[in-house]
Amino acid sequence: MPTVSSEELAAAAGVNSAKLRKDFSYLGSYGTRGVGYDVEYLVYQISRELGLTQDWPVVIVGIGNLGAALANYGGFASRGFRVAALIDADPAMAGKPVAGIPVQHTDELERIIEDNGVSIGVIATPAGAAQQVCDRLVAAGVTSILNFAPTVLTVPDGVDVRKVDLSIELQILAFHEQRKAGEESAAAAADGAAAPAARRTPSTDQGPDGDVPAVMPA
Amino acid sequence: MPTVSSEELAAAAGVNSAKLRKDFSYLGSYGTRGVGYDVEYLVYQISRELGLTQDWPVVIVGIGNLGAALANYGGFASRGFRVAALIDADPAMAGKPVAGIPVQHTDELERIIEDNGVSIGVIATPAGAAQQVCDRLVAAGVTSILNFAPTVLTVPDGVDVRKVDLSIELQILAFHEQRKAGEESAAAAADGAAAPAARRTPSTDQGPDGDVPAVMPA
DNA sequence: CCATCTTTGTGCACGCGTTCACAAAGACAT
DNA sequence: ATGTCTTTGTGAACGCGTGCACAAAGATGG
Repeated sequence: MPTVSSEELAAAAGVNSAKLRKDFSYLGSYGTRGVGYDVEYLVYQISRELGLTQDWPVVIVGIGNLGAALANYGGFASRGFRVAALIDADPAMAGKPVAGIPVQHTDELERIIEDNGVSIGVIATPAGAAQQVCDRLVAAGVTSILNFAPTVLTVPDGVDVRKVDLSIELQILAFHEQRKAGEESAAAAADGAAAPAARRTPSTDQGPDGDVPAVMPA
Repeated sequence: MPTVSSEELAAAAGVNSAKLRKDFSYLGSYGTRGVGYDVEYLVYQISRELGLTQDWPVVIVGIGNLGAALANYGGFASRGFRVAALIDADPAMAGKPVAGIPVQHTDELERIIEDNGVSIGVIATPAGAAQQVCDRLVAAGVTSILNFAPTVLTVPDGVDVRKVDLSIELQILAFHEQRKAGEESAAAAADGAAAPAARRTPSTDQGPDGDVPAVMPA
């Protein structure tokens, strides 16, 4: 039986082994003392807890460049997501296949959601159309929305919205870049008010976390 | 002189006013007691600290659907980013304009980076090409990389990499969705090992934060 | 010029998450 | 069966960030 110890996993993930064990204990995942965790069982447990074992039908609304990119994105299928439909407001797009799936017109939105039992919607429309699309999705029964449009959506209670701003990550890179090149010259460029303020040492991982200011303008 | 108090800003942003004041104090931003913060000066200070006042030339490598979507993304310009060049390995793409910018061939990569003083690169290639592109970018002088390809990149010290996985946000939504519909049935579906574990109350904001498990498989 | 009022800047305490450290548990060898 | 060795699971301590509360500062009015 292939196993892994918390120590090995922690080293691979770059985290503390005690924390990893404590996290696993919350999931009720039982390891075997003196041996470690059964890999297969562990993968199954985590997959189930994260919802990877379920089949999540999603609809993508707005099949522009971004919508098409999302439809073609390979990572979805392996994460338990199934693109149930592509929807666009442009009648000229209707019937045209993107990533092997025919685009359907916005008029079909409510029917598609109901027929497929879709509870997750992805909005990749221009900003102007986003709220309207959002309202229709919610009215049709969608309770989770991933929003790529540069607008803050208003939704009733019980509906989850996550906004993805493609420029935020870039901005974080620029922020660090600025610190790399010319800590002192940048500070001296303005009036003498700038207090450099000690920062945490930058982490070496590639995740969407790390030291970012908590407050920034929308 | 238009001003805002920390209390007003905190209410608008949904954060604690004391924390906001403390954050501002790290930036050396001086408010006026009894009055508040000078809006214009504050905006300038934060913009400068975040690097928004600088002009950041970026190159986008891999002009597929995603690359094109990024090139068309309006949010970049307003955040201080300028798309200096679009680069693709396909010779058929060369010269074809995307978002008003002609696509250039990969052969030109080093020259473009040097000529424009580019320090930030965006990789939107297929996974297979990502590391190779990354190496060339780094060798040419790029020190910050935004990676949309589903690969973990290896870079020398001093180079920042941020990986964007478009399916992660979707996965987080699915995770919450799973909790919404059938806390008990999902737990009972598997063997009796599952310990539900109390969660924090879900936050109502739309940011890329909130309660997510710290450890998940790549 | 003094009193009052508003709002900042910050010391301090609380709470939470992370880490340490160890006892309990099980495997494995003898 | 007994002892040893490895690794888990977790109680306890540490550290850090957040929020409270207040003194200092400056504006404003009399």
